[in-house]
Amino acid sequence: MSKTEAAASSWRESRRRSARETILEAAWVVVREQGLAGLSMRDLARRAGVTTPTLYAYFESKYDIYDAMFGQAADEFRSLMAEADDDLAPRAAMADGTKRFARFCTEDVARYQLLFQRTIPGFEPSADSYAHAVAALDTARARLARCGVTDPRHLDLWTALSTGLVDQQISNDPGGDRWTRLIDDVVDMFLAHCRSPQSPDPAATA
Amino acid sequence: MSKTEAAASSWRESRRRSARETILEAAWVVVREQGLAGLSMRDLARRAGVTTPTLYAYFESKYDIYDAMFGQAADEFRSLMAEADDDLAPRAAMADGTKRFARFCTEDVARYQLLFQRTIPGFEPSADSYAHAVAALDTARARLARCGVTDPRHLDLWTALSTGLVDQQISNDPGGDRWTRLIDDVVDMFLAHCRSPQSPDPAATA
DNA sequence: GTCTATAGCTGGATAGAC
DNA sequence: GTCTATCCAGCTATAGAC
Repeated sequence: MSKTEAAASSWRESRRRSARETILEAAWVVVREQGLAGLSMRDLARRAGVTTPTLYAYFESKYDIYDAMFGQAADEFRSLMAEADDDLAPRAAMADGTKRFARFCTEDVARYQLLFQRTIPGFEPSADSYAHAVAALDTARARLARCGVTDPRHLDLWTALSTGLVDQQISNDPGGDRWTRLIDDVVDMFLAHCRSPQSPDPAATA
Repeated sequence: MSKTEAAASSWRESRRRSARETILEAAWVVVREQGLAGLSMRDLARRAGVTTPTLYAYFESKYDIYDAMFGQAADEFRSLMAEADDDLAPRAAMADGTKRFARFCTEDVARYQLLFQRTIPGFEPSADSYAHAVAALDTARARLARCGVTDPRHLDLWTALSTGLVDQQISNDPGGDRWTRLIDDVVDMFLAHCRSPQSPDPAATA
């Protein structure tokens, strides 16, 4: 039994549930292997055990596939970040949320790039999918508020901090924890800064 | 006089100096407009006022052009970061270097992506060009050392901080200063953290 | 060195038979 | 809905005349 025959067989089985879902699963396998931009309709069809016209029976275009993947990723992200943490102290909840965020990003880099970076030319997620991602970021804002952090500048600083950690981790130590292990330190540093009195004029201390 | 004729004329003028340089200048124009991945040999030839075979008279391949561009960018980066700042106090030198870094990255995003991100599949800069980039990062380390920061964990934390600021600035407020204006605050926050006694066990404060 | 012309490939998307 | 077959556009790179 050839590889193609096996794929075709599993295709016929699974399509009772959802053909779209089977195609999307194959799409995730492809982008994890080849990178986001490496997704081609030919390759995807081959991996899913069908032909290209079949793809167009379920998706209008390649961008339509990206958008469906974005929707899946945004939903996973939202549900992960919405996990209740009211039992934790404010600072612990913040560190815990950041660790969940970092794990989410590093465990599937292709998903991270699709969701948070603008690496596909011409692709814009649908408003519907995008709303999920925004909702998830709001839970992060809520955790900051529980720590008494509400200054917009501090919120911007926090997004730079958390994405900086994740970005360095992915770029310079994939699979490791050289940067993610700094999360507790970073939370301490950040909260100490936010709670300190207004920082003095830079020129005065320079 | 058509656009192509004008380009061809300027081509014949400038090739007295360096044909390679003229091609590279056109290449920078293209990538700033179309993005790094949008560079095509056809388009580049048209912009430079020549035909594709002429490009191959000066460069072995498309990657060879990317590599030459990487070399130019790395050299600009090295010389910018090497600017003397011994007249400044340690903390001011650090803030100043960070601002130079941020300006360098934000004023030419395509150059930033070529130099610091791995966005071109299959492209690896030559060791020679790469050495320039590494040398520049060493000057940043020297500025940190002047502030008394030598712990490797703190160096990693600093790279995450500065790249996080730049990344958010480019992604979410291109052309603005929503994140780069936080640099002085970030330097204060970072140095205060490095100089504070060992942070307590996270579990104890949570 | 520079041109015209084109090879050779890969991509997204579709026509039409079944 | 799924196939075979194909269109058409874009790409890198080269052959060969001059």
